Amino acid sequence: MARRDEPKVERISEAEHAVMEALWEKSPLSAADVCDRVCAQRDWSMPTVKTLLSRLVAKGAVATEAEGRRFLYTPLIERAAYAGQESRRLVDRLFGGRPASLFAHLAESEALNEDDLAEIERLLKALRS
Amino acid sequence: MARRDEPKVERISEAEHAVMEALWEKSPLSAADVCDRVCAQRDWSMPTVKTLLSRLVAKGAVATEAEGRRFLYTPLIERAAYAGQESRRLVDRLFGGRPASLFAHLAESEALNEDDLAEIERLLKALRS
DNA sequence: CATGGTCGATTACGACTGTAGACGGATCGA
DNA sequence: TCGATCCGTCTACAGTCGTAATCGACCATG
Repeated sequence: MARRDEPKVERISEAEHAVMEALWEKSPLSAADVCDRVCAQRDWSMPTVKTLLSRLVAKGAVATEAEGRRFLYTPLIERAAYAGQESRRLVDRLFGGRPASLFAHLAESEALNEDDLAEIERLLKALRS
Repeated sequence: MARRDEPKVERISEAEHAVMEALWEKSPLSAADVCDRVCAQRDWSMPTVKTLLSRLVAKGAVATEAEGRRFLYTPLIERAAYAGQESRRLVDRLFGGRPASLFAHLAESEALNEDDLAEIERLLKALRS
């Protein structure tokens, strides 16, 4: 698996992730914009959002760009990369690194509905062609 | 999805999880036994293992049973339940609650090898029958 | 009966996380 | 030009996590 050298970003915490989601949805955004988006779901105040943004910048997960006197924030890591990293963590930790085990588990626990199965089947067929 | 009312256990941390793995592999075990198993991988000392065991007992994830003067520890939650809970968390957080998206992601990132694909295909076929 | 080893329980403590207030500089309106 | 704003930074603080030393009870042995 040709591992691209992604910007080696430290682990993103749960709260930080919520901020990243906002930025992935749209960027660049000012701190106030981010707050508008996340403070709706999580019940946060401006300072909280700013702290999280700072930490993300410190970690190298987000870039700042001055726009006038304020900063605009842009994610440096891609959502897919993050999702992949987290998925791999889970699969490694709980399923001995075998994705098929995860799938088996989901199937067994009936977490897969008809749509999921159909979709997976379709993907599988596509991969096999 | 008929959710059984599992013992509502607080979130198990990474380190605690390592202890749970030991207990899932074999139980009941004394603290020393657990240490034998986990101190091999993680480089821990006895006190560390005992702290983790205590925390797990406090959280209701592990039960104690006196055997002579020492305690024997037994997991109260099942591995599958834990795996399911964590998987759901991941799918909810990163894939909008759609397991198929997780699968798609794994496929796209080439995290699935031939064996995985074959296995999943087999499972899928079994589910469909 | 005294002593030392064995356990679990208690305490410690630094790092990280979640959450937020206070500070200080830049800026815009008056 | 002067204060009211806006914004990023610094500071704070309680809770959790990872890691471990220490304490106190208990039992076996001399």
